[in-house]
Amino acid sequence: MDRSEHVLQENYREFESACRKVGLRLTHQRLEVFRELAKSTDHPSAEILHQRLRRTIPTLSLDTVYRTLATLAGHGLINKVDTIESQARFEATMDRHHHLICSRCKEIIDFHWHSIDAAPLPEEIKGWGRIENKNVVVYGVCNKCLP
Amino acid sequence: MDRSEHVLQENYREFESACRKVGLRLTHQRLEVFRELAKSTDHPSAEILHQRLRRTIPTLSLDTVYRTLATLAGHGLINKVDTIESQARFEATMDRHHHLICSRCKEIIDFHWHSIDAAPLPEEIKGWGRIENKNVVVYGVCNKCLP
DNA sequence: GTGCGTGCAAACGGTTTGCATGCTT
DNA sequence: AAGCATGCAAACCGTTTGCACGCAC
Repeated sequence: MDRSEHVLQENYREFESACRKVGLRLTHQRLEVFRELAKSTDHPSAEILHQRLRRTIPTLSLDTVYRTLATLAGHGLINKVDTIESQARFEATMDRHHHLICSRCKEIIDFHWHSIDAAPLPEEIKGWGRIENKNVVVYGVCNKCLP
Repeated sequence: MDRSEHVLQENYREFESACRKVGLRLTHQRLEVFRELAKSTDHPSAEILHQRLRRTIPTLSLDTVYRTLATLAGHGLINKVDTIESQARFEATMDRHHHLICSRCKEIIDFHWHSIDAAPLPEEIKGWGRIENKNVVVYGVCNKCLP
């Protein structure tokens, strides 16, 4: 068993117990959707995910992918990514990170920025309510898309 | 002429010359859509904007609002706001600022954070490409929505 | 007068939903 | 056995588009 299989194995166990905890049934489709997303680093849309999964589960319907993503996001097991695009995009990485988005090819890259994570929010918004999340979104054009 | 009229007057002049510069015709609808957005602080959707404008321009169509917003955003005169929601939302404020979003009522508030604006991006993403924009999005629940 | 911008209505595309069946628990 | 999850197809909703007319230039 190589390293990537090992990671997926862990994914499986974690995912199983996470489902148990929130009372979700562990179905074949659910698990596969999660695993496919977990091994994707490109923040795929529901449709892309469906295309990829069809290769191994030809009967999987797009509706189920949508439903599954909504369910998992609703339970905080995955994230829906903020985007200007019309298609929603998803990620399974739940650790603190930020996004770099290419306005041309729409590629989304994760990056880390600990000093921001640690920085206290400005006075201006103290007292607004309960803060849950703080994300930086950087827009630009990636090298591949530059002239 | 009170202060708010004064501001709108300036908006008008600036908007007019901005249109000229990029070769857009200055139509009644275009101007009114811009002015309505410019005086809104709540980052309205196309539909909300349309509802508001209908009171003064009953013949204004929703399509025109969509088209106008797309045109203006395309020329960098307004911004489309990053959101998880299905409806797109817009703003005319073009100065450096960040967003606070209530995950319950979807209210979007602007705030400023100069130390972040000034902070250099982390090493990790140097060399990715040309950076154009750096925005912080803070999610939480506002006081009005808290129990 | 020229041709971009608008209103209308119809199409579009991504996402959601109602229903009957299947599979986890 | 009970009922959540799935596949199918049809609805949905925000947004876009083709067309003919109107208005800014």
